[in-house]
Amino acid sequence: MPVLENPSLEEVSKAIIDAVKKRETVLMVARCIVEYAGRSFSRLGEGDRILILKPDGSLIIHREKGYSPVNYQPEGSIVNVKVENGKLFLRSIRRRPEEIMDIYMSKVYVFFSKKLDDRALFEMWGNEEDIKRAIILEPSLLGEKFKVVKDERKMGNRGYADLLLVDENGTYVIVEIKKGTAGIDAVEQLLKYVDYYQKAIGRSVRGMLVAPNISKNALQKLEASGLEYVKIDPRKVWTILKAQKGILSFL
Amino acid sequence: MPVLENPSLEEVSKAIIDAVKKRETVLMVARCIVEYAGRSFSRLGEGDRILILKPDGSLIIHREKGYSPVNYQPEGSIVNVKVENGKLFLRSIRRRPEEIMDIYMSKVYVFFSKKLDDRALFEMWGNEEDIKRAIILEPSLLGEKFKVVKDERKMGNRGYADLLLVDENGTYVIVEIKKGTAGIDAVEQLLKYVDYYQKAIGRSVRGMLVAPNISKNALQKLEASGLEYVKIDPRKVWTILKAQKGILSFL
DNA sequence: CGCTACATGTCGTCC
DNA sequence: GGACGACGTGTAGCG
Repeated sequence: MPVLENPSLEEVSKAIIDAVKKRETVLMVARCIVEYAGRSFSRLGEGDRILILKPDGSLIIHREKGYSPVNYQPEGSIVNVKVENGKLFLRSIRRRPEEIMDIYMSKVYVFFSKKLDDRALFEMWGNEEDIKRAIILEPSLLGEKFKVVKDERKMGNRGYADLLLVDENGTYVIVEIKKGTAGIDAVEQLLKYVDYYQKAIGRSVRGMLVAPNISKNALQKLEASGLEYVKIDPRKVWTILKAQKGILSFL
Repeated sequence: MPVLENPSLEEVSKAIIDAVKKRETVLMVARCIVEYAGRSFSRLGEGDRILILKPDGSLIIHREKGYSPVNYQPEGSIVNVKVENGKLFLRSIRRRPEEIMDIYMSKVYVFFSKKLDDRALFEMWGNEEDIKRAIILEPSLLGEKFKVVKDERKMGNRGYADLLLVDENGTYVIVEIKKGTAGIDAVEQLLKYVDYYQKAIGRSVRGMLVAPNISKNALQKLEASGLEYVKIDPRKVWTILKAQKGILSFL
């Protein structure tokens, strides 16, 4: 677990090669220039940044502002380093799509590398899938007596509908679920599935958009298209899931 | 520019508060547990991670794998720290949407903070906007003698078409540009604009999807909808822009 | 602030 | 590997 303060570029070069070999994660604060060429092209002038190089090849460069990195390469990229013309030159190459990122470091303030011991579980709840599970457990959430026909019904080559139900009259109901505010794209998606399925089975089908909110334009287009909107309360969803599985008990 | 190795949690607590005050960027490697509640909920068990806290409030936590952070808060979030029950407790709160992230650190391996001196320009080329600019400069890229009528034509409340052209017969052509492979959603987007504009002006309108590639299903739907696909070579685009502005000269 | 569309989107997942 | 849709998407731009 070496920490190098104001190391020489040669030292850093060796340390990076060593860390990659040992599958350690590398952390640096350095003054650098960054160029990227691939799906787009970018150039970042000289300045101080944070660099993270992970054992899986991910390379992430952060400036002092904002959530997103200014430049990056994803998992699977291959890194090379050398000292050249008085600078530490780092190149990361990604295949498919072919993309190259070059970093020219003139000064490294801090270098740190360590094998991160992290075998913990990451769990996440509250996604679209969870809403669907709650509806399957308790279809009355949607305000009628529905029966669940199918989970993830394939719509030809048009993707998958989230849920397929039957109402009390035996009419099929295609359900599209959104976990956040449903926009116009959600309405278009549902409409696409409804159109497909009506043609496929040769009968009229209901289309239902389920979301905690819907945008004004989306609601207008939805109603104009003869589709339905059902507002869902996320809290009811979590309540149902909690009761069912004991999950979320920590909340 | 203090580097703290294996500091006490009290030390780190003070150092973070100090760094926030001085608008420095904080970098840490720590053993921690992370919990998040907001649009979703997550829990990450104990393990070693990298933490970045920026002066704008961004907070980013990385594990040893992958491009994307396991947990984060964006710009504008407010951070608080204290030592409690033998752990360094850090809470970051975001307003609108209200989201909370809690970090419980049991061990800090390294702490580093610094005011990053970074006033450099970040330039990027090759986005959709650039393709549009090339077409405006040289409409023959699309294979016919078009005239550009309007850049970013508003389609009622249905968003904006990328370009509006007229062909040699005086027929309007709505152009949708994609920088990557055009999928079925791009076709739907174009179709929406064409439908709207035909109704708006009461005349038949051409719809043209411009992209370096198109998916099979998208092409099928596009042809079935009477729209057109024009394959564009990104290199020709960059050539036109380079000749025009001297931009990209570094490539 | 609401709404829309872009992004080197990334990521999972199905085919 | 291609296609499609979700994402705590983030982010810019316009009304």
